[in-house]
Amino acid sequence: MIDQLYQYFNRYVPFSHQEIDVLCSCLEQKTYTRKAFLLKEGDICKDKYFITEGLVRTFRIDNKGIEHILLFGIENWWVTNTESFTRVQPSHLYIQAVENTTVLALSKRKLEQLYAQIPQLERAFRMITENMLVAALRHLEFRQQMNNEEMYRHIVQELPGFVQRVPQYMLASYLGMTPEHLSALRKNK
Amino acid sequence: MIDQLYQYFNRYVPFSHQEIDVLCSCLEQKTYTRKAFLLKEGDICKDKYFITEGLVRTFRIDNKGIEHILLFGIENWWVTNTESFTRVQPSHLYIQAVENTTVLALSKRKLEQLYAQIPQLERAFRMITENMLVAALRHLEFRQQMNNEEMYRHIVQELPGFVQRVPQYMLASYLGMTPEHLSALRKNK
DNA sequence: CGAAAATTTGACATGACTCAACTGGAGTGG
DNA sequence: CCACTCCAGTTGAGTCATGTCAAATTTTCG
Repeated sequence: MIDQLYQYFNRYVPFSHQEIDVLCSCLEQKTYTRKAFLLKEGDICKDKYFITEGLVRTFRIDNKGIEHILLFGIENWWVTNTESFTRVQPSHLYIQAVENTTVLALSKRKLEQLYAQIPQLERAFRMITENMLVAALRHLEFRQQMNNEEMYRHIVQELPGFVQRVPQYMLASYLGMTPEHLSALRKNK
Repeated sequence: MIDQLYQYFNRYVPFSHQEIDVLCSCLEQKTYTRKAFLLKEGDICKDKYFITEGLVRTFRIDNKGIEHILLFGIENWWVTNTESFTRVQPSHLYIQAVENTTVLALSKRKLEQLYAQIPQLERAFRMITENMLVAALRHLEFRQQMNNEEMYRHIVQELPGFVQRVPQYMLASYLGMTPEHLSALRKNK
């Protein structure tokens, strides 16, 4: 676990082993079984979760009761509700394990301490946040310029392993279409 | 100008007037007339732009030649191509002035120096990036759960002043629909 | 004033959704 | 080990939302 984190953080900023040790001591390992919730609507998101194994989804339920998946999180990604976490507001999003999932939870309180103790960590999380922003804008771009069929073909091509791990109706929700429509698309070749 | 920046940055982290002075000395004021480009496809984005006055749009041109507006930037927002800026890659996006616009340009080189000189700046830009991420995810949510008509009514209600400043075809592009369709929507009341 | 750009209009085509019914497989309890 | 249930996925008919294209009209700006 320490090794995985050391590798991960040194992609951004050089850290000493000792600093990663300190970081590790602030992390709490948690496991969630399939369908368990890391965060529910109305709760305040108090942690950032680093996924060491598994797969989670972040979604909201609209006023018609329909789920919309905003993003998925897989191994070596951080997942959190940034809005709820940074502004200490009740979440309107759910975060749920799609597979049995193991995460390292980093609480806001511990993170603030770590920022004071290890200044480069501020830089690392700035860069991580930038990457999340790039990913979100990319997703927006795809949705603007592709129709549903093109998006489906694109995701199958780019992330073939990922598509296997996710039920089809979740993929439909992520792509912003109905499960029926995705099913029909798949049939056309 | 120094005052505007002092106000702005102190919303995130406390800075001294002296630190903001140092920051200011690294900024270069630039003006762009309507339709001038801050960044073109293929160029590497070397600056973050803080908009002190005016309005810009970030868009891409797809393989059919159609423009898709990803986001707008107004007064007191930073605009850049995060992907091109952070990874030093050619941009696939354009940034263009919609109105005559004045910005303070902060180059990547100067920014790196400033990070070393004023450590809390790292924190401020982490928080600014978090805000940009929240905004991008919000936009994604709206597009997932609203149809075009709902999105239009929403944006008119939330940002009435903004709608006045932008030509209708740009609003249509931002909302991901054709200008003809937006025109038809507006007619229905 | 005149040209170019933006917006509107309408006919038509197509993509996507809704709803309801059906199929098939995975798990569960008897 | 079978029968049952539940859930995911498929299918098809009908409807609605949105796009396409071409033309007319209005607005903007030099």
